[in-house]
Amino acid sequence: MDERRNNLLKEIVETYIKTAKPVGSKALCSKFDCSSATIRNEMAVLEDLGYIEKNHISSGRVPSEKGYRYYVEHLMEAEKITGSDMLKLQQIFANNELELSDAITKCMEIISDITNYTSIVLGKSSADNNLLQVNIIALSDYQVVAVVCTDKGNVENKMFNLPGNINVNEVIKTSEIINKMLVGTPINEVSDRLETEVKPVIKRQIRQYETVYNIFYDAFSDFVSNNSNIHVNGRAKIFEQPEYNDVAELKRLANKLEDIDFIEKVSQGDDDENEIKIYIGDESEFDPNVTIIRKKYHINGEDGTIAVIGPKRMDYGRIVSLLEYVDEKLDSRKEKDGKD
Amino acid sequence: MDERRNNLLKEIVETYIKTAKPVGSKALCSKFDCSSATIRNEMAVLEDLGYIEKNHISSGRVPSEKGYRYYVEHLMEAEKITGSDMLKLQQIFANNELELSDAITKCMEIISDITNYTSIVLGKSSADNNLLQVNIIALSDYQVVAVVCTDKGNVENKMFNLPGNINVNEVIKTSEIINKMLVGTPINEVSDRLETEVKPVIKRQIRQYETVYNIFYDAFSDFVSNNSNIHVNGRAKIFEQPEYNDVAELKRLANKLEDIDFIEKVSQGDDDENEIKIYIGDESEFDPNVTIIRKKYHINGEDGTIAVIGPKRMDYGRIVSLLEYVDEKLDSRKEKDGKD
DNA sequence: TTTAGCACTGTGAAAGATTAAGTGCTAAAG
DNA sequence: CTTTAGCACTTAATCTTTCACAGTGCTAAA
Repeated sequence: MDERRNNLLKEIVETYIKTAKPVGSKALCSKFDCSSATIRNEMAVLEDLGYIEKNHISSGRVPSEKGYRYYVEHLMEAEKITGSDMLKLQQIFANNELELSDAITKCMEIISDITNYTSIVLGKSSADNNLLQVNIIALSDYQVVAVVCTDKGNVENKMFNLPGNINVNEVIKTSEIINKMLVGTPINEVSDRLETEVKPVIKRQIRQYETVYNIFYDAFSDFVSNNSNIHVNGRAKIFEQPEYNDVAELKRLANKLEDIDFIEKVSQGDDDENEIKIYIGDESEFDPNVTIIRKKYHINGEDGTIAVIGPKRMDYGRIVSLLEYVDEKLDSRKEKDGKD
Repeated sequence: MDERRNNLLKEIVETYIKTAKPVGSKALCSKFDCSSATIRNEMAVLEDLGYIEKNHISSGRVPSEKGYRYYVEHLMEAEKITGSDMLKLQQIFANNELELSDAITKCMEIISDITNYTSIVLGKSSADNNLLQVNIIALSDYQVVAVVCTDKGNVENKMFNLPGNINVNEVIKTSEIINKMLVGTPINEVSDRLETEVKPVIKRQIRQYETVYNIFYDAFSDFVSNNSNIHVNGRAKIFEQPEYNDVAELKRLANKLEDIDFIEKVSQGDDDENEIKIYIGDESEFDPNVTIIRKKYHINGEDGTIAVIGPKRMDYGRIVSLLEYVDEKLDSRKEKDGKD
């Protein structure tokens, strides 16, 4: 791969990203100051190497997945984020009262809006949330709400109907015991310690201890399983991309973007915390016809992922720089708030 | 409209609902024991009356909106809910531990699943929620969580960063004052009373009362605005309906179903509490190409709406009977739980 | 190594041909 | 007065053909 060949591939990928139409040799000769025949010769080589493909024998060239991969790893230049894009994102971070996790959500909404791709935010209160306290609020003699709060400020609540033989006071007493024994415990270890340490204690003090125990057990496991929030923005936005221009593909994609399993799969994984990862079509198991660009984040007791779903012909440079920008802003806010 | 004409219209509507293809005269003569010419004569009358339409001069007939309206009001027979449909819904209500609002959500998921229409649940803690208590949980010297709870068990929480000149204890003290003064106040009146009654009191007792006041004001207005949950099921399901079989219409509909304003508009309105309402195409301002069937519900401090969005060629009888069934089950559970 | 020239190919749009489904109308029959 | 058979007519849909276009690969000369 000499320099001209690299430039040619770069030009082909970027032209295709812009136009969504196969790139012919004629269109490129002005840029390379040579005849279309020369371009054709080089294109034939790039095709042999597997970087570009033809739809049919006499069509222009389209980047292959391998071509996109080579592009994002060797050819893509860090695209300067445009002024108007930056302005929109800045406005969000300018509002200091906005919680960071809400700021992220808003950012991804905007990114979906300005790019016509679908975006995802998945946040999960992370393992370094510790139990701060559990409160029991009695609504009546037979109904209580358990409110679980962690030291990072994550709160969940669950309502319970008490069976006739359980007294509200016994539930409250149990909550006090739990508060004394388990404060500071990492939230995902609470269930275990509840079983091994708290249960024996309340067995001695509470009459119907099994039933009461179950209430708290449910409340805590609910906390662990519920305390993730997922936002998908612009599911319909991506349909504006010209590749999804037939009914069958549109329906297929619509179904996929509705499928919570797919969305969760997309937004989970053990990517490096500091790296933006790119998954192009069949390279990953997500979907053959889309590219997914994602980045992990970690703020104030919340682990999360932000991701953008678009066509393989995605504007890689733009998305990467947008995600980087959001990430930077996030870091600077974290420092400013002096947390984390 | 003599009996035969009614039957003919009924047959046309139901055939079209089943097949999604314009109904011709030949297909109907066996059912009416006469020749196709006779049917054609009758059809011409129905067309003059505006109940059916032709796509073009020599096509079969399709019900008009007026025709559907006449059908649902005069011709539709209460369709018996089928055994397997009933079974699926029964399983949900069989689980007594499931909260009623979760049961509704699950039901509408199933209805979307079995019918291939889109379904909506919108729940809102209603005006008859009264303030039970507001708790302040201190995470640190400069961070607190305000937890607002109503007598119906609805809980919301909001985190605040305290400015340097505010002491946590002042916030807690204020919460105690609020609890003393405002317990039992309808939740949507709390903001007003906070302003007129509580503010003067804390003015005398709290140094930076303006800032502290704002925290609670924000928490309560957040409660009122946030405490609604909306679930849209099977946005992509409806695309399986044959009428949405071209790219432009598919995109249009996908955008609409993503649009939160549309969804909220669909699930709000002053329908009679006890009636199932049907909005057919252009009759309403929702969308010219869909029918919306909806029903209000009211359980345990939560007002809500369940709705189904489908093509105008919707299986009216089936949806109505499904919604009626859910409503019945709901009522019987309410009685059993002895609430509301 | 580059380029001009040329034969060749698949696509897509336009134009016709054909078929199928269904209508309205007329005139006769019940 | 209602029903029906018969027939001419209409339209959509499908298929085929044609044609221009954009682009390719290859050859031979520069």
